Amino acid sequence: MTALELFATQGYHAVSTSKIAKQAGVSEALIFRHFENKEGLLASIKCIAEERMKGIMADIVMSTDPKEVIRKTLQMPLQITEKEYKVWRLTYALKWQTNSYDPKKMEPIKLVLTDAFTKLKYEDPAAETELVLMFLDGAATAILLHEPDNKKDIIDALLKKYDL
Amino acid sequence: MTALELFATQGYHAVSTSKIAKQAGVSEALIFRHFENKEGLLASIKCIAEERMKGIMADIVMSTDPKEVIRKTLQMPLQITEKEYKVWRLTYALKWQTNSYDPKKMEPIKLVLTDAFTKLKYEDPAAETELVLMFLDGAATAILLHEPDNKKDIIDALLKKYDL
Amino acid sequence: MTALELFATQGYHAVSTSKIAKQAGVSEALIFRHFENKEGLLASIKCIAEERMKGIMADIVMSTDPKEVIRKTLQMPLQITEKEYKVWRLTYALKWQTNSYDPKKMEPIKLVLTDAFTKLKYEDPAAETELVLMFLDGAATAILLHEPDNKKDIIDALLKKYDL
Amino acid sequence: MTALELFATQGYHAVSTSKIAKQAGVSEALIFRHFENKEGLLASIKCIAEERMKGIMADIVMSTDPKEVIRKTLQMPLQITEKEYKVWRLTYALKWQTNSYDPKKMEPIKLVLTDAFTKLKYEDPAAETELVLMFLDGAATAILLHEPDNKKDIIDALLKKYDL
DNA sequence: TATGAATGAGAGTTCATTCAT
DNA sequence: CATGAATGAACTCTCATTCAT
Repeated sequence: MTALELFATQGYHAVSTSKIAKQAGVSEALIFRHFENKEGLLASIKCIAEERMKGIMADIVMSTDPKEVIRKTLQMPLQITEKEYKVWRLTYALKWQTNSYDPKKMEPIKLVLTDAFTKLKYEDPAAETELVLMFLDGAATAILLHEPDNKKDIIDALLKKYDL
Repeated sequence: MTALELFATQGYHAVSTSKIAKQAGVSEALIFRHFENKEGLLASIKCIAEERMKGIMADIVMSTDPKEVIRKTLQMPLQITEKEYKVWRLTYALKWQTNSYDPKKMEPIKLVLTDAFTKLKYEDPAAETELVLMFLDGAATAILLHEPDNKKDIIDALLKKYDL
Repeated sequence: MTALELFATQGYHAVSTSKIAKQAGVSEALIFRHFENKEGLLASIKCIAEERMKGIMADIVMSTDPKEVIRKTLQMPLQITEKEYKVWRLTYALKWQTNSYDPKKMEPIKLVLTDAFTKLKYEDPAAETELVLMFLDGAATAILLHEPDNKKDIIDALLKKYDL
Repeated sequence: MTALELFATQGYHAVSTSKIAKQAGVSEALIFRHFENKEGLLASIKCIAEERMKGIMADIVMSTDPKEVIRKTLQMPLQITEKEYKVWRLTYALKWQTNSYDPKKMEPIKLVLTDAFTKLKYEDPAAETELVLMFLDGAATAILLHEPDNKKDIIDALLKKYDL
């Protein structure tokens, strides 16, 4: 959907329904027929984003080898392909507006990461998990905001820190 | 300023000048007398935020001991006191709106960090710098968005990773 | 259009879009949907006025007999019927505002008048043309501004001066 | 006064008090101290214009020779010097706005002109007077709006028509 | 006397939303 | 099912005016 792109790059409140309609080549009325509200449209987009998120997280949670769990987690930012770029950008941008941030969504990964660090006998698994999650956020931010050309090198440097 | 708080928590486009005026207890016209534009108001707020940032960064850049440089950098997020919370939150939130993100602002820290890692004979100082900066972003995000109670523990865990 | 009347009698800047909307019995928003701008509304009205003017001028320009050209020109002010009063008033009023006066519009009449006076062997056809045009302006002003009851007598007195 | 110039060229409603103050190099408040109102300022300017008008008209009304009366009247537009240009432009422009047109002001000239034409045994002195007045308006309009370079020639052509 | 700071009312314009077709 | 026409409410911004100093 075109709305995703516009919301992602300009922000929910900065994009009017008429802009969306014009860019999508449909009538403004159609948007309201489909989504009831401008908020409804956003909700529908959020849904898509969450679905993608769940898919990626499932793959991590299902892993049995602790090292693989950590590696897969740290490599998450590399999965932001051109195609999915906008979904992610929106997801991250929205965290700072409409204070619609829900920390519960990361809970499964937190659990499985702490478990992994415990198995690997890290001194403070909880702190270590927090650390990884923070890095994840930072890496995603970097990639979404200034798209560096050496993503892979940086992630690799980190993987080395965890003997992966 | 009241506008700072509102822009920081709700976003530039979501906050109307009349809301700001009402909350600040002044007339809407006064805002335009002082700042010309809504954009002017934002610019003026950005200015304040930048000034504060420069102050913090100066302390790091002036340090001579490489280890101190790294330590001070990693401890930056802990400096987000209640008082400065809003400035930080705005700075971070704005990165995602009005695509007014200027990566040049971090350049001085980047330079001094790479220098530090080079002096400490790290294998890939550039990547290591990127890593620290990403973590910084992640930590700041975590603190600003979900204010964890174990900030200090997490940072300490990281400091240990750099033998600090 | 209601706007024409208001602009004509009070002036472009003195009439607010809300006044126009109220008087026309439509929502203010509709005006902006139709004309983009307040200026757009004015432009659109100007267009109508110009079209009507062209019609009147065409009749003069098409005449072949030099005497008829002059007579028809001098009689133009008598054509300001109740119906067309507003268009004329706007046209004249606008000349003094928004300095949007374009002298090129009278060029065709100027040409055809000078030609007529040349054919009739007047000493200084150019000056004579200017004279007629000036009188035209004066007559129109008089009629539009203080609607005298003896329009016809005055014009007739003038026609006599040109042996018509 | 600066206000005169601005009102004359842009129109009363198009010029804000702040513009006037800025251009005049004084505070906006001073204008209201001196003139009470924006309308008061306009009234005060109108006063000046009327005074000038009276001066010129007095010269005509005082003339005893009928031919001189007519000649002086027709030559009025030539008296619009650069210095007085703005006063006149405003006077004429205002006729079309704020419908503040007062036909009584021309009454003295009308009287004296009709008298002159009667003395000169014109067939319809009233119509002839009206004619001269209309031409006057037209000539003034031409001079004020598109400042032609052959003003004098045109007036001279007209004077010839009245054997002057 | 002159000004800077302040403002309520209103200007032009955009927005999300509705509804008849 | 899709749209064009319509609108009330809200938004950014300007205006004429006041008042303490």
